[in-house]
Amino acid sequence: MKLILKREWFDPALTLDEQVFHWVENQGVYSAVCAGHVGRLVPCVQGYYLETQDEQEYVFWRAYFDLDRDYEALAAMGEKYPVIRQALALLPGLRVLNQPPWEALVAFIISANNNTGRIRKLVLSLCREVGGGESCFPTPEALAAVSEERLRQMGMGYRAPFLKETARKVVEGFPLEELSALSYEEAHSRLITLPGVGDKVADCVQLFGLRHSVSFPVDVWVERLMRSWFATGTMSRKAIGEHGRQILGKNAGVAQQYLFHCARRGLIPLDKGA
DNA sequence: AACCAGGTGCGGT
DNA sequence: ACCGCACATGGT
Repeated sequence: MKLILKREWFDPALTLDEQVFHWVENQGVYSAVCAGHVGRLVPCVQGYYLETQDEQEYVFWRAYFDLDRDYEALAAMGEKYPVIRQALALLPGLRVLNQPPWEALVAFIISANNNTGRIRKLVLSLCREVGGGESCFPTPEALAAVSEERLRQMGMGYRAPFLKETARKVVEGFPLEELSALSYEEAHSRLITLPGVGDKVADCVQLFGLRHSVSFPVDVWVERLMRSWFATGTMSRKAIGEHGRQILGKNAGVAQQYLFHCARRGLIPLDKGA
């Protein structure tokens, strides 16, 4: 079965290169192995297609690429907030992926106080050296078995013990998959008990891995944008996140992605009194 | 040479 | 609950 991703609503450069760090592009073809599923996006007339072997694979990738979300419904937020309307118009083809929670967890622990180029480099070396193949994300068991020293040699720095310890907790039964059935608040408070996971990383895991689309991660860029356009003044990042969830509601996190990418790419000015 | 990058942990108010 | 600082690493 072929999964078609039409160019009108799917842009790999916006979606795969920016939200997940182990997809690699080669002559127009994007590939990665996610939770054991082999993904290969091939360009075609309509945009891209992904060939799947059976029903189960089809269902996995359909969910991964968020094909069941109503992106038209986002326009409602744009009516109330012009900057969101602008962001939606500037980035057609941006979607919010539904990654395996474990993969989002590891990638975003690595993301802390780091830049995207190096995050990608680190995640890819983790795939290569621990996952057992190019772009093949490692299992919790595999990561838990790696020594801290080896993780440091890969360049993980002070995050090395966080990664190892978090992997160990997941192997010991931390109910990562079950968190999506809990409320945003409940899942959040459990996630931040993991080492290397604070509010921001937990929010990313919830948004990208647990389908908690109300989650509103606040990093340096979103903080700047919110100060410029939403009068958040001297609010802490935690308070800005609460504010975002409150005023934007169930799709706050989807809006956050559009705002984040616009801010980071300089598509929306941030100097408005910030 | 400082400062920054999709922050977090920790110890002190 | 809030605040300030250290923290690995690589790029300007």
